[in-house]
Amino acid sequence: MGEHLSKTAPLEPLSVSDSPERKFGEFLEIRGEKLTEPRRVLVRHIFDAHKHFDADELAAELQAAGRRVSRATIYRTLRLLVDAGLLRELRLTNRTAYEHDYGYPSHDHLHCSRCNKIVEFRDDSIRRICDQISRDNGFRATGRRLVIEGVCAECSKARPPKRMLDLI
Amino acid sequence: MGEHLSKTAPLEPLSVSDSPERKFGEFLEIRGEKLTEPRRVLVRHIFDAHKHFDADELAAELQAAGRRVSRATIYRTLRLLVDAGLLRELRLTNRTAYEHDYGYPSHDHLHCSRCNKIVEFRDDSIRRICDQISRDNGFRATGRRLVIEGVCAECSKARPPKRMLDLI
DNA sequence: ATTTTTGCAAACCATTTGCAGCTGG
DNA sequence: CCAGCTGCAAATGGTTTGCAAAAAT
Repeated sequence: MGEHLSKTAPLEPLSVSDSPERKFGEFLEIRGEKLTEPRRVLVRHIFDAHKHFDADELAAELQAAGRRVSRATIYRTLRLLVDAGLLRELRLTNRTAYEHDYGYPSHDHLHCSRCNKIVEFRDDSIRRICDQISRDNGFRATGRRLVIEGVCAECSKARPPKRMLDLI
Repeated sequence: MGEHLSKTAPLEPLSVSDSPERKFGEFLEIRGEKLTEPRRVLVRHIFDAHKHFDADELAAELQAAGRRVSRATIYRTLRLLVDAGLLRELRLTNRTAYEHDYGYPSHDHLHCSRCNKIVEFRDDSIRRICDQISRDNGFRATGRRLVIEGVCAECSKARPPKRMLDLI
């Protein structure tokens, strides 16, 4: 599948004091675990470019860059990075996509179901509404995922909506 | 006390003219496909109770009811029901969960990450905001998925949030 | 009769895991 | 040194698919 979960609307990065690598190191230290070379390679590569990615793309990119890390380690490290609050998971298709959480403002997504493009947007009123709803239901909210599914402008133009002919 | 906080007003079913079975039949007819016995068993069972479910639970329930349908057919039919607009997919965990779409108002979800409970809620202002955002980005929206992740009142009480001790 | 569907079993494929050797602190 | 890590390869587990027999129109 040639899915590219890459296209991103520009949101301004937050200014954060620690580098992702350092923050990861602190997290690992608390848990008595180690910031090893493969983990350093991963966290650096991941935060080198701000985009959505999945385990497969990561493996391919590192391979191409002559910094191969085994799939097992990639999966294990991705989980750690999520636990550390550096990455967030997006389950839009059968494979899990990831995006930066640390150093990036909370936001939501538009997902084009034709070309798989993901566009980020930010809307504070949604956050406020979600906070209120969580309170109303006695939930201690830890996060939210809002994905608006649809067809982007380009795909709409390329392949206009179903006409009767399509149904015959 | 926490009782009425965590309680959610059950959403009223919409009044729809056709039964799910009939709507499914029409959908299949348009595509030149057939409403067979296993498909009837499935659509009836699924719309018999309003709840979230996955392919596995469905297989077990039908088995127990002496109406066994093969897993292959279950998966194939679930896809058809989604295409027909009768069901909606929820990808909260590794397995795909489904919920009624037809005859049920659009709504969103609170998901307890401890016990996996799913609570539905409805909020019109979110729909309006999403419509506006779609327009702003040139998307033709076909739907949305908003999941607030958190810990429900019961689980919060049972296992209070991490204290320092937990980190040592 | 022809087309579609079913069930089985095998295939798939993203992700996880057991294990032996390696590494960081 | 020693707990924790890595890579490999094998296992997992949800989901899909090829195929021959069965059912629907």
